[in-house]
Amino acid sequence: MLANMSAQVKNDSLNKLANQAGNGQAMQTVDKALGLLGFFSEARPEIGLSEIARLSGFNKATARRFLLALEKHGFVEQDAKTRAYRLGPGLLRLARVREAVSPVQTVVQPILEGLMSRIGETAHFSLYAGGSLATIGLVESTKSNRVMLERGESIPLHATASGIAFMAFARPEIVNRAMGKTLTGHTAHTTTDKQELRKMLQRVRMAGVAVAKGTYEEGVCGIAAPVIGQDRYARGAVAVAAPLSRARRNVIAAIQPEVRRAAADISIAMGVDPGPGCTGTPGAAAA
Amino acid sequence: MLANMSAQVKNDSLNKLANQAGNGQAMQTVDKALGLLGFFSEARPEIGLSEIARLSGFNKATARRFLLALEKHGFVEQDAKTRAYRLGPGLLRLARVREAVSPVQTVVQPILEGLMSRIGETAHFSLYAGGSLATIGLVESTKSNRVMLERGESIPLHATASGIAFMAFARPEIVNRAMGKTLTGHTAHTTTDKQELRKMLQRVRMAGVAVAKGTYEEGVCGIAAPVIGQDRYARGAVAVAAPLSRARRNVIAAIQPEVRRAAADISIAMGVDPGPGCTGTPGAAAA
DNA sequence: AGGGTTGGTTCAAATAATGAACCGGCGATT
DNA sequence: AATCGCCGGTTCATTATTTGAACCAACCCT
Repeated sequence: MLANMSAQVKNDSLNKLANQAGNGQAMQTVDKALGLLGFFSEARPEIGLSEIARLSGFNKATARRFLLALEKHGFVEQDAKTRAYRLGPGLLRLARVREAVSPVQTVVQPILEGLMSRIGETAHFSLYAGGSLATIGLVESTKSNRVMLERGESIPLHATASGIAFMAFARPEIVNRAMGKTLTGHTAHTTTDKQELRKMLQRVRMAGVAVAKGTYEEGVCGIAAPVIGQDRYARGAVAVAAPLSRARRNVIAAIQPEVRRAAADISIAMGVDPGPGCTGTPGAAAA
Repeated sequence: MLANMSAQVKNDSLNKLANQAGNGQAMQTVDKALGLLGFFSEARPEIGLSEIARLSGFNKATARRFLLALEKHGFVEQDAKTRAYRLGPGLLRLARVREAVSPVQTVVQPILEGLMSRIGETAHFSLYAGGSLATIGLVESTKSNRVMLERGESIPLHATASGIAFMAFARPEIVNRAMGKTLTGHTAHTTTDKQELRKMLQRVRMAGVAVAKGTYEEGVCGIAAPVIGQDRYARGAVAVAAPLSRARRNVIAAIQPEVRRAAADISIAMGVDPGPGCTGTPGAAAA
């Protein structure tokens, strides 16, 4: 059923993408194989063959062939006992090379720690990669009632403060791509209407910060600012997540400049010339 | 006939790069695409389209399609100005997930630091992934004359102390796969004869440590011990690299137990039940 | 035993990847 | 300034590749 659906949609959606956005026609087999990696998360670190076939909608045989190819390069490894698959050590090497070239993690962590210590709430940083935001850095609040997040989780663009802040300053193609799929509602407060979302992005573009109350998880308030790259488009976002119970108007107002400051610091640390527009200033990169 | 010929030639050029001729049957397209990632290193962090096509032996068009697929998932990204490709931020997320599940890096670094401080020479840790050892952790000596290594580099199995120590305790398939290709000589001291290499592995299996003098780089002495996984087979290796000028017999003798100790500590930290054989004890996992 | 899993394999049928030739643009050499 | 060479990127007919239903063997739980 689900498999049939996705099979049906496959060709159509690919053709659409080719015409619609700049990133079209691109090696479907590889695409599918890499897609499997997205199913691994902190919450689901090991996946059996049948389960990954179910999740992805591929045939068991196909899924296994993908996993074999991934395993060959150390992207996944198979537990010798349980025969389940998990992410492999090859990723560590590649991530190290990437870090050696553009050290993000090492630079981001202290900034997040400063941010967290000043406002006392959980802070995190995410980079855009592969269609969604990936949490790269995370510092949890020390308060007993705090917002917990999963490390390395990928978060939807339209349902979080980070996502909104990012999209407001992202390349138009990226926004269009995100708008292409239907917006899933995670809570009653999630914005699922595209018109409304566009308006919201416009407002965030003016303000330079995004505030989202319970749009992803009930009772959580997110306050986020975009991190800008050399091309003046967003690369990711810094966000603070606080329990709604503590998120009074004046608290939110006090947090906003701190988040923007941290985002600007990260932008600069990532090698962007500090200048007009790189601090999430109103009007920057307005399409 | 003619068709057969061209098919032959094609397979050859493919084997040259992505494929390692070991276990053949596994989604060639994905294999080739992932092979491209191996060309990125600290020394060559950015690669243009034509260059990567040349390096890999693929057609420009094909190489570009691979890169597009990789980019879609954040494994590479393209510089907006130079149009060159580099490793992408998606790797950071996956590496984080992997780290969250089995925290290697965070656990390894302090052990390496302890090792380095006790013996005063550069220490590093590598994991087996995708056909070779990938350097995951590295602590450089503070001495002025020290051995420098590249972070995230992948090192050949047969030409380094780490590789020898690893192979001596690795799964037989892995060793056979490594023995499948011809052993390239890096210096005059590299062991390129397979018979001799097998004997060397046998000796290392007895000793629990491998010592290699100038087999990879002239004037460098490596002393390495294997890190063992749950299945009692090697996962990687810990090594110390010292200038040959300082590597007198008694120094090497003094370093060996330290390296074995560090390797055992890492094995345990990675979740292996401490018990007979997990410390690189003579005879462990002897195939 | 039986029913429902699991991981893994096979072969005809369907689909996808491939690469030579081509384009416009940039920078150095003439 | 004209030319050459190389760059990144694109196209289309040719070709090899992937795909999945059916099929095992083994394990677990009634």
